[in-house]
Amino acid sequence: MNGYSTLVEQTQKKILHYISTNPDTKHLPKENEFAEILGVSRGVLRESLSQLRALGIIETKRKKGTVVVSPNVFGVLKPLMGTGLLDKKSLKDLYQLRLMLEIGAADFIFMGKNDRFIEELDAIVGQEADLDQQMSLAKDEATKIEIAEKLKEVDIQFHAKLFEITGNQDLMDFQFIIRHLFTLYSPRMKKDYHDRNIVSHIGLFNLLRNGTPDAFRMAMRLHLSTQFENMEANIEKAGAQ
Amino acid sequence: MNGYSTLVEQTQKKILHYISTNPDTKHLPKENEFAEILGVSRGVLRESLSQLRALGIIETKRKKGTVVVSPNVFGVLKPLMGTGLLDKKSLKDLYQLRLMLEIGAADFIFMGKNDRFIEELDAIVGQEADLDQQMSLAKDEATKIEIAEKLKEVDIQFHAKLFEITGNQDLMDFQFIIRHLFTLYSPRMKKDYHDRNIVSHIGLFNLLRNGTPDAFRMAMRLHLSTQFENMEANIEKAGAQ
DNA sequence: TTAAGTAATTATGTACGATATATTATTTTT
DNA sequence: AAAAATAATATATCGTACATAATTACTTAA
Repeated sequence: MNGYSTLVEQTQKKILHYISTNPDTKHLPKENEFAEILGVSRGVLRESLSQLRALGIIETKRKKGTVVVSPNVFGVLKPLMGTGLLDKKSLKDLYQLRLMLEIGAADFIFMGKNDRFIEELDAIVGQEADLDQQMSLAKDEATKIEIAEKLKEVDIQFHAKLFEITGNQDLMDFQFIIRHLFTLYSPRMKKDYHDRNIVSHIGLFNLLRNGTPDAFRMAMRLHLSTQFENMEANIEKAGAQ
Repeated sequence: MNGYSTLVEQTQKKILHYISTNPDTKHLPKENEFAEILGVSRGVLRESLSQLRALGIIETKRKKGTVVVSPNVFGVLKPLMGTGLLDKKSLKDLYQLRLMLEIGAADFIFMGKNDRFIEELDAIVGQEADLDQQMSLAKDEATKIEIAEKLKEVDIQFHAKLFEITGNQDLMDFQFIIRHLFTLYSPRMKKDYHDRNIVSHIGLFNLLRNGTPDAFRMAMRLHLSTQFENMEANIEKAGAQ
């Protein structure tokens, strides 16, 4: 049993080691030099760099290889979007992850909230109220569907804003990706859309303004209850799309 | 202006497309053929494959390129462990993510719980009780530290088991990775270790057996309260290690 | 005939060299 | 001095050749 891993993998580790032992240097050596330094061919080096690039650890332009310190954790999912490669189990896991984060984020939403965010949320909630009213006045089915679409969009905005308030980049990335994987946030195109949720966005909003993290967390759990119940169905739908 | 992505990226997409349009075939064509099919050189193809390999989407052995359907979302973090590449912000985000998941997982822990898991948790909690007793009897500082180490290990086991109960693979992967990034779970090596947590593991365990998800979630939040408070300090520590 | 051992085949792994292209630096032209 | 043309440089891409390990085919011995 020889060297366990392939040369490319070894080289990848060497590169990471090189980076961590040269914390001051932003730019890696040029490929030819670097290949010689590491004692591998340029092809192998390029494959290694390619992997690190795929992981978002480095970025390389035509004239320099830059070291990016903050790779985004959920970058893996990006290339997978729309390929249908994720099986039912993976989709389910991701869907669950979203629900967990949505509920678990409560404390951090409170930590990050400020007047600006409150205003922005207020605007979103207001927009939703307007749409609700329009919906109640809508006559034909076509406009109802149209408004329902907008409502769905506003719904997404609301939850995205909450994640934004936490200031957690990973969380925002995840939300962005997951939004594309699932049509996200259960369909409300039915007429009884307005009483689907036990707790409304307005309720959440008011709790965020005047309530406690605990109360907010509990309310969020109730708000999402339909999505807990319809989890299987929603995943089925995502797989089909 | 063409499709301003590099050939490797384009090829990567082509490969993904190839996979998703040939859902039956497990194996990709051999490199030479595949390169010709996609109209690129073998080098470019290999770089593309290399990236997909890094993302955990495919695995290739000496004689065949296998398509792996379930890449693990948190695979990105694995190569980063121990390189010190993650900056403060990233570490903080990850740490927060863990706390969110720990709290948000409550419902799914209840969904997944069964007699076997309860037994296993019981064993862990029992082990902890033993160690607690040993600790109270310990005379010299050395053995105290030794026991504290074991207690920390048991603590990790307890929370890992909870994640395991959910059956969510991503969650387990995340827990595994994060454990290495942070020494995880605040230091208990002080004498007052036993009253650090407002809610003990035994309390959580009993709630899991006889309580409700809501109660459990709330208890978990309290259990983790010290880690919410010491977040900054813990991150500092992880960055240093 | 079966089992063990060996050779041939095959696909990936690795290396080197050459050309293309885009970016930066330099020089030339007005 | 500003704009345009040109040279230099580093990455991007390609092609070929060889090495290595795994599979298969084949041979040989009991």
